[in-house]
Amino acid sequence: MPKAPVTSPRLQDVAEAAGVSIATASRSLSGATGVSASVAERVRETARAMGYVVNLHARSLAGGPTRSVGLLVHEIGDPYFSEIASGVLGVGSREGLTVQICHTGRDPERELAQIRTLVAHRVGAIIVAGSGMVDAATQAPAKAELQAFRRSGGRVAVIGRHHLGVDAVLPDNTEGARAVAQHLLDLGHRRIAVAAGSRQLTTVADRIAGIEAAFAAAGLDFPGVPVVEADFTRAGGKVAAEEILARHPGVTAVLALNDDMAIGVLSTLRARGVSVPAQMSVTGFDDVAVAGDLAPSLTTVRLPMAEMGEQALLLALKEPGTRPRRRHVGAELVVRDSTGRPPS
Amino acid sequence: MPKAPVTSPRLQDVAEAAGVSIATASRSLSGATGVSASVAERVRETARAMGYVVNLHARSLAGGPTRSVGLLVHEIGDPYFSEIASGVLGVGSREGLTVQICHTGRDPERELAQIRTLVAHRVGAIIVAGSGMVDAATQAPAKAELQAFRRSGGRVAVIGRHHLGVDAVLPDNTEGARAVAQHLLDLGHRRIAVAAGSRQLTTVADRIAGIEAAFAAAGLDFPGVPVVEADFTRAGGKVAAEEILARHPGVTAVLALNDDMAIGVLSTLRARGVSVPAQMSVTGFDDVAVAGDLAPSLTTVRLPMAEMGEQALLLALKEPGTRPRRRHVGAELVVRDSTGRPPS
DNA sequence: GTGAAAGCGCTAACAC
DNA sequence: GTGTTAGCGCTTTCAC
Repeated sequence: MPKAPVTSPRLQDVAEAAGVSIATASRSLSGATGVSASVAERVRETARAMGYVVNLHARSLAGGPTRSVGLLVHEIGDPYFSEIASGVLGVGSREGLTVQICHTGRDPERELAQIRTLVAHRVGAIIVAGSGMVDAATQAPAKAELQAFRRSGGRVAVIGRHHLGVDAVLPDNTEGARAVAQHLLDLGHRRIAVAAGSRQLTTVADRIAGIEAAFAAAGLDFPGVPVVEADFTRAGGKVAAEEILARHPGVTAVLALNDDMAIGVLSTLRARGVSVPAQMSVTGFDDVAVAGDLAPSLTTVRLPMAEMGEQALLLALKEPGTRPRRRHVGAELVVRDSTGRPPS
Repeated sequence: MPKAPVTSPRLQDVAEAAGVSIATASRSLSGATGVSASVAERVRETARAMGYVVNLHARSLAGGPTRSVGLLVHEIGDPYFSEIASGVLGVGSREGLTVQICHTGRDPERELAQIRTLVAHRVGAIIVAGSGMVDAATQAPAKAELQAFRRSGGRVAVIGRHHLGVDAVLPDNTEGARAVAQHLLDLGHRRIAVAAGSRQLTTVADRIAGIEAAFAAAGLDFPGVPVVEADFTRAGGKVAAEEILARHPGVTAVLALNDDMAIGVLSTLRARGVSVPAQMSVTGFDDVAVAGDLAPSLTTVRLPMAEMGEQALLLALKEPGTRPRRRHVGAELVVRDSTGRPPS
């Protein structure tokens, strides 16, 4: 049997089968007015029977609305981002939008390339979920690209502090870090070390600023506090913990700047036989889903990641305002079992 | 959502600016042969200077290659799926493909709707990462839709056992479950309970089959083993643990059918003051990233999720064969601290 | 209420 | 090696 060239039915096929013009078919299927109810229903029924599915490329080219958005994350395997993505996908699903997710791997060049790809896809909106950089120059090309995108009608929203000049969802990193640092100080800790990601990340910089504020409020000196920089990941947490143990033996509490690092810290401490919180207190940041299920369960700062994702998409979907909008979301201290009084 | 961009430069604008025809411009930009190097370079430079970005909708409509794939997951916030997604995005990024991720929420209707959306987007391939259903009828509409998609040139690959008749990446759930069950039996456990997700999921059914095999090999009776069904999530694990504690007091080991449930089980046991593994052993399945960082660290079965995602996309990208291909991936027992001998 | 026709931006024959 | 042109499938005026 000769293989007939099989292609999916087009709008014109549906129109012919239903005995109407292609224009009427289009109106019927998109729910536009100006078609009699009976004709519209007949067309829809025909389309269903033929297994017709609109070609979104054609629709978009012809000037129809764009039904897709792009989401930039550093790494989707990281729970922080997968929870944000979950929020974005949830709203997207409700709104009938598909979400294209891209990895940037915290690499500005990769980020730029991914933005270009999303622009090429003519997505309606781009959401940048990864942290911004302290040095505005690093992301300058990305900024230029995003601004061109906005000029041509695209929407942009970011999560976290960026120099991008666009709508933003801003978690209160400084206040959260201040609260968790104060919690440790209140418990009596004075020899605290910080396990940090790159200070180039605004997230890291803001959290460190919060810790400084807590020290200042307590009338304590911050400059002496060791801040160990490593990858902002579990592996980085392990590295940082090793270094803290080796080079700062008097430390009684490790303040990790995200949960992933805290998990790495806990892992290293367990391996080294340091009991938490009896000998060492540990705190995280973000409150990823497993934080409460670790043992000891992790004292951390809760950020509503899924909600942040939702808010970012909602912000991007709104009519653009004249000035960038900001949605602040709270950071709440969650005290669990990984913190206690310092050993006496 | 905004209408299609109004002001971005088109290929024709670039062509005019570079003083060539639109065809030459197209060839230059897509790296095709048949253009002199000097002209091609001039065109590319002009395009760059103008901030030209190809419109993929137009390219795709005109018959160009499709540069996007769809990925269906139950829930991206679930580490099992986010690790698979990470693998898919990694390959996608290497191949210059964008990945559209959709939530199905384990709901067949939602899954069907998402497949239709992906088809409408004319993605080049669809990857189904969620577990299949034991009852083939449940996914019959999805199957029909996917087959129509394939008939019109689309590629499809699934992860896990489905009745979809397409290329598949198959983790060895049965062998993995057999191994972990045997591990518990070897330790001397005889009163074992299973914390399972819905038996409608092939993943669950296959894992239970593996447990049965281990019991049979040991000459033990399986039918008496309590199999508690609950959501295939952390919350479901908590529910299952409560029920096991209340209704099967003699149990010395809980075999959870995924890590998420195992984490819930551990959490409930901790809350109830049952020490693990002294009083109760617990096992999981999947080996999500945190499994080794829990306390006690979780004995589980490792599935290479990221690799499964990579394989699935690679499979989908290949020229379609005449018959469905299968890539088997191993499941490896990982013994950690959550299992031990039963209390004597 | 319905249809005819002009594009949307691009690729790929097919000329030259 | 370069240009001309015919669509790809759809939405949307503009007639009727």
